[in-house]
Amino acid sequence: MSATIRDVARASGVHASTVSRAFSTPHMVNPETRGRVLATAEQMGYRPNRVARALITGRTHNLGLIVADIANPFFPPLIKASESYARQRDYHLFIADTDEDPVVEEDLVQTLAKQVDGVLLCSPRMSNGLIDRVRRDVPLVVINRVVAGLPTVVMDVGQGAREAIEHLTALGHRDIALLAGPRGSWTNREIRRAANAVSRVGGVRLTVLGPHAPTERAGAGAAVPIRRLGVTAVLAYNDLMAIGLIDGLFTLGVRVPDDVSVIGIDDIGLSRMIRPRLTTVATPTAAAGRAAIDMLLQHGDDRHTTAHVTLQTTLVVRDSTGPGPYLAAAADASRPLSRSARHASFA
Amino acid sequence: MSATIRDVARASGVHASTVSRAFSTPHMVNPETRGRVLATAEQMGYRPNRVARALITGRTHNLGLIVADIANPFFPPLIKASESYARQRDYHLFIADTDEDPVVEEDLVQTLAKQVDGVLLCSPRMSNGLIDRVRRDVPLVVINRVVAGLPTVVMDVGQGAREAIEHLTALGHRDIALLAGPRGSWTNREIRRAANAVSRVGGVRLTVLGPHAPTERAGAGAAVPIRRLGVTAVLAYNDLMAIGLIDGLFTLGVRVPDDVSVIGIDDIGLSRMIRPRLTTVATPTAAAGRAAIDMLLQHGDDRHTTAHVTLQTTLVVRDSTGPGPYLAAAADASRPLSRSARHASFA
DNA sequence: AGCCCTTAAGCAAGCGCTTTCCTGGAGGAT
DNA sequence: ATCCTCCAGGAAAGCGCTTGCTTAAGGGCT
Repeated sequence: MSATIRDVARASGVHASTVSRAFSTPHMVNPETRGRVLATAEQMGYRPNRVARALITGRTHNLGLIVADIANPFFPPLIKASESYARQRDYHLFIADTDEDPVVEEDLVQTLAKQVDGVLLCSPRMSNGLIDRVRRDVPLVVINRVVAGLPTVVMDVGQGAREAIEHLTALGHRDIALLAGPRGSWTNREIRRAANAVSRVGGVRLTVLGPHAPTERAGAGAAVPIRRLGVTAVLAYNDLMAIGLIDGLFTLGVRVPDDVSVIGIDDIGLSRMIRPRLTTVATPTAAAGRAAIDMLLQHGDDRHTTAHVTLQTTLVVRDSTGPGPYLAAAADASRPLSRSARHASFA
Repeated sequence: MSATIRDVARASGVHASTVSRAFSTPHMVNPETRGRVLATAEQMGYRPNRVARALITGRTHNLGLIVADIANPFFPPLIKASESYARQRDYHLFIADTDEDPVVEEDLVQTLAKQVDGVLLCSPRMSNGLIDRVRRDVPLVVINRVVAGLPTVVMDVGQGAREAIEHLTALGHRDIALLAGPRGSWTNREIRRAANAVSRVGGVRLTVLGPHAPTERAGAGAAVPIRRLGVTAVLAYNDLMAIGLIDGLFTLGVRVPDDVSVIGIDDIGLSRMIRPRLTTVATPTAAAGRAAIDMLLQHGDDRHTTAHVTLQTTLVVRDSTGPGPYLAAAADASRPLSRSARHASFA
């Protein structure tokens, strides 16, 4: 098997504890000795065993990242950013997928608890009560949901939804549908609340459809109800649903943005690639992952700091939104000409 | 802190070793005693510490999964399937992203080595020599590349490429371009070899363009050369490039499949969602992940079994391929009518 | 010269668990 | 009754490392 600290100690004529210190507290060992130890270690291919180290220090230098669905395109950028950021700090990342199941979620936290220094919980579906129980076993940071007494990082989708509705009204839309996401999603509540508020102010009639699974299929399935509603614009819970909806509408002969405008949320990579390119609210998922890791690493075991980070979102206007029936009434409608020009290229 | 095996022992009036056996070798302890121990353990919220267990047994019940780029849509389904499959077997998964950097790759394997029971290497960019060195530190399974003396699981993209070209010739295409992927990719070589072979037989003039980065942008950038070449069909290294190419062609006023047919490889989720829906070679990534985990778990430390698994690929015909100029000459062209009907819906 | 302080390194305990070895006692065979 | 066997469970070592305590050696000071 591979070399242990004792092998290195023997080979370099010192005690094991000196080898240990040469690695973990270098200033406590004479530079000359340290050089010798490190050299023989290097030459023997010795690397400290992180498992043994974890057992005695209680710090594993591992983190857990629990998401609802790895294959949902919303998550990979977050995972990627978190992993790379963690690794820069000499932490490794466990990844786990709950398939939206709160039971799996809890069990995962429990079994991971002792082998990580903290867990990032993304859009958890657990009840607050459960979260309160598992947080005793391991430091937690929650992404995409606000949980009292727990450090959280959220993206201001409320702001994004507001901007989206305002963009729509500026284009002259007055009948708008909100394609709601899954029940129990914090994000969903935020979007709904914000959209409602801004609609009331702007004289918009907002119809909420849902709840729906956050999938392309659910979006496509909503095409018929949307057409029946007769709205001229739709804000979807996420890009996947928006894309599904556009596709469903296309099948029904309803054209986007000519007949109906559609806005998504998240700005997944896909949204730039489809035609029409999707107007959407960009959420800074990579930054969220990094922020969460920072919080985990800073506060560590301290179970009582409850920092809250809110990240800004931005509306990205592309080609899935266009002028609505009340455009004349709206003085500040943005770029109606370039928009219709672009859309002409579809004919 | 949380309960240890000794706490449970004390509380249930037995020795620590009995508690240990109650969990890890239940048949060695009297059913009655075991029941009592398990009950108090449950009630104290005790869970065996996997780190401590790993230290003494040498098995961590963790696996590593190293991929080139988590955000590349090819990988998430593989990651998801691997994770869920591993977890069913009581294994946790470390995930890591190399950003296509072989140096990162090696370091990752080394630092992970002692805290996992094996590593899945996806499309590694390391040299064979390096792989041979790191395999001494930890059991390895390679996905998407054949490495002598190492267990591997690959997908038969050669077969897929062959079918793709045959599909194209059946549709009456004789001038075809191959949009090559990155240099050093095993998959790329396989595709190229197969496409060349079948072209020679079928009387097709095949032009290879590349190498390219496996990205949408690279695909879009190839639109101009493709048009200049005057080919009527293109096989791309992967779906991302195919989608980029379609987009680039669209911008140039070249229509798919009317003017040029395009086939991708991988069948990422995206390919079903774009218009035209992409004809592509589906690669069974989820199955590949599961197969790799099986191999890792079966062979374990055994450094000398070198099973090779080859998974079948299948051509999925959608809407990005259509009849070519020599269609009349091809007796067996598939579904030319339904195809043109479908494509009519784009007008 | 004697003292104290600092620095460097050795010693040994122990993190939470598994596992080998050993002991005690129950049961069966002779 | 004696011996052997078998089973359940205790005792203790130890996985590879860190760390508090201790010792030894050197150096500066009075």
